[in-house]
Amino acid sequence: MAGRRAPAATVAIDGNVTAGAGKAPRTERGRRTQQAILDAAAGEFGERGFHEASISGITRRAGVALGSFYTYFDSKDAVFRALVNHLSGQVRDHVAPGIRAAGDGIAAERAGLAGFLSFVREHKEIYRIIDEAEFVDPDSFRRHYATTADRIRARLQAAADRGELRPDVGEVHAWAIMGMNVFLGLRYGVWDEDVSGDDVATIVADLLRRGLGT
Amino acid sequence: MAGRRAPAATVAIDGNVTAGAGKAPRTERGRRTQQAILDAAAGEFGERGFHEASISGITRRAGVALGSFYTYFDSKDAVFRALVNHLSGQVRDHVAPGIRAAGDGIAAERAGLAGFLSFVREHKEIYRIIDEAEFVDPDSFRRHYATTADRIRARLQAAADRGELRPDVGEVHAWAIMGMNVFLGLRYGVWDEDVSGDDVATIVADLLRRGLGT
Amino acid sequence: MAGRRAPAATVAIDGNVTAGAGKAPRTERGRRTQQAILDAAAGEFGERGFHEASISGITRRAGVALGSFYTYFDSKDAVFRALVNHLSGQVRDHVAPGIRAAGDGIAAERAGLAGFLSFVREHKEIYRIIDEAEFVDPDSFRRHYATTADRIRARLQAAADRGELRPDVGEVHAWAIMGMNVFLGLRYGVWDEDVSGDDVATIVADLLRRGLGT
Amino acid sequence: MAGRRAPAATVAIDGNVTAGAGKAPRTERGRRTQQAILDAAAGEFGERGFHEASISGITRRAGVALGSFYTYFDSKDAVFRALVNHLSGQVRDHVAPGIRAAGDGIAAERAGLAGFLSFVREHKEIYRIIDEAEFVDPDSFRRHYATTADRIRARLQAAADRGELRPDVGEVHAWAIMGMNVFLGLRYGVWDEDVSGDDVATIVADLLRRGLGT
DNA sequence: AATGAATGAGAGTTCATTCAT
DNA sequence: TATGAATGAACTCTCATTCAT
Repeated sequence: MAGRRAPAATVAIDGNVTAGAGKAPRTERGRRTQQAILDAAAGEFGERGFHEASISGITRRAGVALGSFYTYFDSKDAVFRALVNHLSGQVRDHVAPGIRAAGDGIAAERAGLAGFLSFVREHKEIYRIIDEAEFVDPDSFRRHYATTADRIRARLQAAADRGELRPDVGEVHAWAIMGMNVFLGLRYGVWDEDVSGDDVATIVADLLRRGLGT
Repeated sequence: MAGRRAPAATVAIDGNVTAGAGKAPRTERGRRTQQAILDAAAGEFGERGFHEASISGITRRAGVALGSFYTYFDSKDAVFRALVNHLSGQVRDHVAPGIRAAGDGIAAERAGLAGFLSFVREHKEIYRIIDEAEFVDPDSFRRHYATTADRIRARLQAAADRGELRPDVGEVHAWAIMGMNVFLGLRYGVWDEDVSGDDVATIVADLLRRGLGT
Repeated sequence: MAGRRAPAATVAIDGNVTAGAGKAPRTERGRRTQQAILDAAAGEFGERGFHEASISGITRRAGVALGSFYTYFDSKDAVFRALVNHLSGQVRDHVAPGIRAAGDGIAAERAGLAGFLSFVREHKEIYRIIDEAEFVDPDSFRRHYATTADRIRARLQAAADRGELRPDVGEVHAWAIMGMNVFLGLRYGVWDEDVSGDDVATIVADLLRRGLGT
Repeated sequence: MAGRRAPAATVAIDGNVTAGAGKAPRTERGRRTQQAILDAAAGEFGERGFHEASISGITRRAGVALGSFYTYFDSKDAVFRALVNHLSGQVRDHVAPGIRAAGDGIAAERAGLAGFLSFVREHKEIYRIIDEAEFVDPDSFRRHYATTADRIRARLQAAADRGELRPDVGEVHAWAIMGMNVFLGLRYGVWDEDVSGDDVATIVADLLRRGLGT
C-alpha cells in the first residue's frame, strides 16, 4: 500500500474486471493494451465525467490509436460499466480488512466508515464515477448500493445475534448507515478535509452505539 | 395516492423561479409560455436525464416552437440551473410545515424524513434532477445540500439548547442525518415502496432519539 | 454641417434615400421612426458588418420594437441597399464642391482625393459599408464605382478638351485614379493617419500632372 | 487559354499551405483528403462567398463525408484563413517571374499589372476570396496588401537608386500603384474583358513612366 | 403605427463507431 | 493487433421574418 499516489485507480487485470464487458485479449501484448485503456478510462471519466469524456481522450491518455479501443471494448458504455463494477469491488476490498479486524458490531461500522473516508480521500475520481453511474448505468449503480447495504445489514444481524445490538436491527438501519457514510464521504472526503476521518468516525460510532446498542 | 399523477412537477409561477436564470417575459402571454417551457423541461429532464434530454423534446412537450425556447432561456444549462434551484426550494417548502408543527427536536427530524419520503414518492423526477445536478451544475448541487445540512444542524442546535438533545450535536450529525434521509428516499421512495414512509420514519426516529437524546 | 460628430452617418430624410427600398411612412411620427431605424442601421452595419449585424441590434439602437422594422423596410438586404445607395451619393456630395472649385483638371483630381480622404477619416463606417456591398449587394457596389469612374473619366475628358491634359485620357485612366484613391483612402484614411491627407494628395497630384499633363 | 478551365483554384500541396491552419494528416491518404477539401473550399467560397458557403457544400464538392472536414480543419473560419494565406502567396508567385524578367523599374510594374490581370482572369474566385477577407479575416487581408505594397515600394526604391526613377518615390506611390492594379483587375479582369490586359498595362506604364521617370 | 412573442429553417460542430490498411 | 481516416446522425443555437394584439 506504500507509495500510493496513482492519479487514477489502477484497475487490476483480473478476470472479474472485464468479464462480460471487455473482450478477452489473446496475447500478452493485448492484455497490456487493454489494461492501459482501462486505466486511462478511469482517469478520463474521473476528471471529465462520463459525457465530457471522449473515446479519443481515453486512447490519447493510453497512448494507443483510436481504433484500438474497439478491439477491447464494445462501446463507451461498456468501459464505463466495466469500470464501475470493478471500482465497486475495489471500495469493498479496501474497507473489508478493517471491518474484519474490528471487535464488535459497532466497531465494525466504525471501521467501515473510517476506511471509506480514507479511500474516498485517496480516490476522489472513483467516487465520482460510481455516483455518475446512477445516470449512465443505473443497474450497476443499484447493484453496488444494494450489495453494500446488504452487507451492512448482514453484519448488523450477526452482531444482534451475538447480543451486541438490539434485536430489531434491519434493512432500514442498513440503508440509513450507508447513506450517512456516503454523504459524510462526500462532505469530509471529497469536498473538504477540515475534520479528520477518525473524528467523523468517532462521532458516528457514538451515535450508533447509543442508538443501536443493547 | 388517489388522483395524483402529474407527469411532471409543476413549477410555480412566482418571480423567484426564474429570477436571474430565464429572460423576463414582458407580457402575460410570454409568462405563460415561459412557464410551459419550464414545466416541460422538468418532465424531459426527469424522464430522460440531462444529456438524453433535448431542447426540441422540451419544446415539443411544451407545445411551442423550437426557437421559443431561446426567447426565455439562454441555453440548455440555463433551464436546468433554473429548474434545480427552484426544485431545491420546493423540496424544502414541502417539508417545512411538518417540521414546524413537530413537538421536539427528534419529532422534527422524524417529520422531516416523513415529509421527504412522501415528496419523493410524488415527484420522482425531481429527485433525479437534483441528483444529476452533481454532474451538470455542481454549484447548485453543493448549495442545495449545504443549505439543507445547515438547516438540520441549526435545528439540532436549538433542540440541544432546549435540553432535548445532547449538547455536542453538530455538523457531522447534520450531514449524517441528511445522508440517511437521501438514501432512504432513494430506496424507499424512488426505487420501491415496500415499507411505508411512516414505518421508515419511526425506525429512524427511534435510532436518533436513543443516539442523540439526553 | 457644423457640429459633425455623429458616431454614424446621419442619413437624410430625402425621397432618394429610401426610394424603392423603404416603405413610405404616412405620418410625421412614422417618418421619424424610419429615420431612427436608418441611422441605427448605419451604426450597426458599420460596426459589426452585414452578417454580424442583426435586425434586433438595429431596432435596439433605434429604440423601437423589433416588429417596427418591417413596417419600414422589407428585409435586412433592403435596408442595406437603401443605405449603400444613400451613402454612395453622400460621398459624392461631400467631394463635389471641392472639385468644382478647383482650377484645372489635375487640381480637380487633387481636390477629389483630398476630399475623399477627409470624408473617409470622418466616416470610417461608411467606407466599410460600401466595401461590403461587393458581397451583399453587388449591383449597388458596381453601380457606385461605375458611376464614380465615369465622373472621373468625364472630367478628364473635359480637361483634355480644354487642352490641360493629353488627348488620350480615357476610361482606363479613370479606373486607375479611382483605384489609387480607394486604396489610399484605406491606407491613410481608415487604417492609419500617419501622413496628412494633403501630403498624400500632393504626391498623387504631382504624379498625375507629369503623367497626364500636356 | 487552351486547356485551362479549372473550376476552382488548385491549392498546391506544400507544407506551407496549411501550416498552422489545418491539422497535419499522418498518412498519404489523409493528405489527399485534406487537399480535396481545400480545393473544394476554394470553389465553394469563390462561388458563393463566405457566408453563403456551407461546410456541407464543401464536403459535397470534395466527395467526402461532412465529418471529415473537421478531421483536417478546426472551423469554417480556419479553412478560409488557410485559403487566404495561401492564395495570397499564389498571386505573388504567379506575378513574380514576369517582374524579375523585366528590364527597368517601369517595365517591372508593367509586368506586375499584366501578370496580375492575367491571373485574375484565370482565377476570378481567388480575387473574390481575398477581397472578402476584409470582412472575415481582416488580419490576413491587411497583411496581404501591406506585404504587396511593401514589395512595390522596395522595387520603386531600387529603381530610383539605379537612377531609373525620381528619387522621391515612396510608400504613397506604392499604395497608389497597388490600388490602380486592384481596381483595374476588378474592372478589366473580373467584370469585363473588353480591353486586353496588355493594352491596360501599356496605358498605365505610360502614365507611370512620365509620372515617375527621371 | 407599434409592440414583442412566435416561428422554424438552417448552420456549424461533435464524436461514437466503422473500416480499410 | 494496431492504426487513424472516414462516416453521418444528432444536437444546440441563431435570427430573419411573421403574426396577434
